[in-house]
Amino acid sequence: MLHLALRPCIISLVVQDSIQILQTQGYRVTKPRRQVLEVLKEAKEPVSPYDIQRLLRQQGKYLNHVTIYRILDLFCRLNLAHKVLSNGGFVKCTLGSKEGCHRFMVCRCCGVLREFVDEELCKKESKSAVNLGFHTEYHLSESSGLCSDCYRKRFGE
Amino acid sequence: MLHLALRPCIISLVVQDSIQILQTQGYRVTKPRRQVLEVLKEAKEPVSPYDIQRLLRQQGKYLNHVTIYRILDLFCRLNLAHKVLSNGGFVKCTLGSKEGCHRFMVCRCCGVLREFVDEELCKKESKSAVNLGFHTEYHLSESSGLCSDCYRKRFGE
DNA sequence: GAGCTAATTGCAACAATGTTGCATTTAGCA
DNA sequence: TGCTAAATGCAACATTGTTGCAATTAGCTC
Ligand SMILES: [Mn+2]
Ligand SMILES: [Mn+2]
Ligand SMILES: [Zn+2]
Ligand SMILES: [Zn+2]
Repeated sequence: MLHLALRPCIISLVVQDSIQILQTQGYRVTKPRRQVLEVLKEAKEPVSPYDIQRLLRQQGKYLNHVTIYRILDLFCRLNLAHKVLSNGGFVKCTLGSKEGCHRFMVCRCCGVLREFVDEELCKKESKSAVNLGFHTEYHLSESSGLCSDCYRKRFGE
Repeated sequence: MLHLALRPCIISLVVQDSIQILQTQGYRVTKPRRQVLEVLKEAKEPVSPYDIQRLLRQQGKYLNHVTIYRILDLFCRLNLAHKVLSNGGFVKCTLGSKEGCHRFMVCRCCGVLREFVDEELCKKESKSAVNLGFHTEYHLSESSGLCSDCYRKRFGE
């Protein structure tokens, strides 16, 4: 559609990346999938499937919750999103296809969430596992505490 | 009751430890709490509140699910039990009041679960966090992979 | 641009999980 | 043995997650 072609920024770059991945993996780029991607991008905190439904409804858009569940399943399989287990919500992956297991730190005060990779940590974890007779393949890791802002507010400096 | 005094082993030692903690913390030792402790002790895998209800019902015992939720909440607050986030079930803590954050390894094949503490890992995690501007207080860590038995079955040796 | 078809979505019905307020029971104590 | 705060049961409800099948649509061909 010409209108769209003239304004490519109507869809953010972050979302565009995910769309690329959908296409190259042979999945269709549908309106619901784009909408969920947009919500995940805008969200400041992890959002549940029903949160997503509510947020979209506020924009006059409607998606059946089953659809949202299926879309999130797909996104998680493709690592475009992750489920944050300590709160049940979903976030958009901020690391692209960076190798290694994607970890989270969550501020228990403001809810800010930071995703990161730490290869050394992974190695150490795998080593501890072997010592206990396990061969681990995946490390789930979510730390909670205070972000620098919230820490400063409480303890000064 | 004399009967009980003569057969102290009627309640296992593991469970007895937890009962001690309940008492010293000023919580009552009730029949439902003992029953849930027993189920957790016997369980080979994490069990959901409704699992617990079903298991008890098989023994002709009935607990309202609300009660089970409240008991599990308490046990988790006292660290007598933990919720395993990657599967939603609860397990009895096997480390007593051992210092440090209690971590899990889960075999994705047979479901075996191993709880452990690794202080070095904690330190490293805290350090990584500081580098990213976080002051973490708690580390949630659940690794998945294969236990030595399942590994051997698949890859020999 | 119109038509085709497999992939995706919507819908309906249901299952599982989790929560709240209040009446009833009971553990622990005097 | 009774008292009372703590714990449980009950009822009603809210949220979250799942399944099968009919309707729609993205991406392709012509
Ligand atoms: Mn990621
Ligand atoms: Mn523990
Ligand atoms: Zn914060
Ligand atoms: Zn195993």
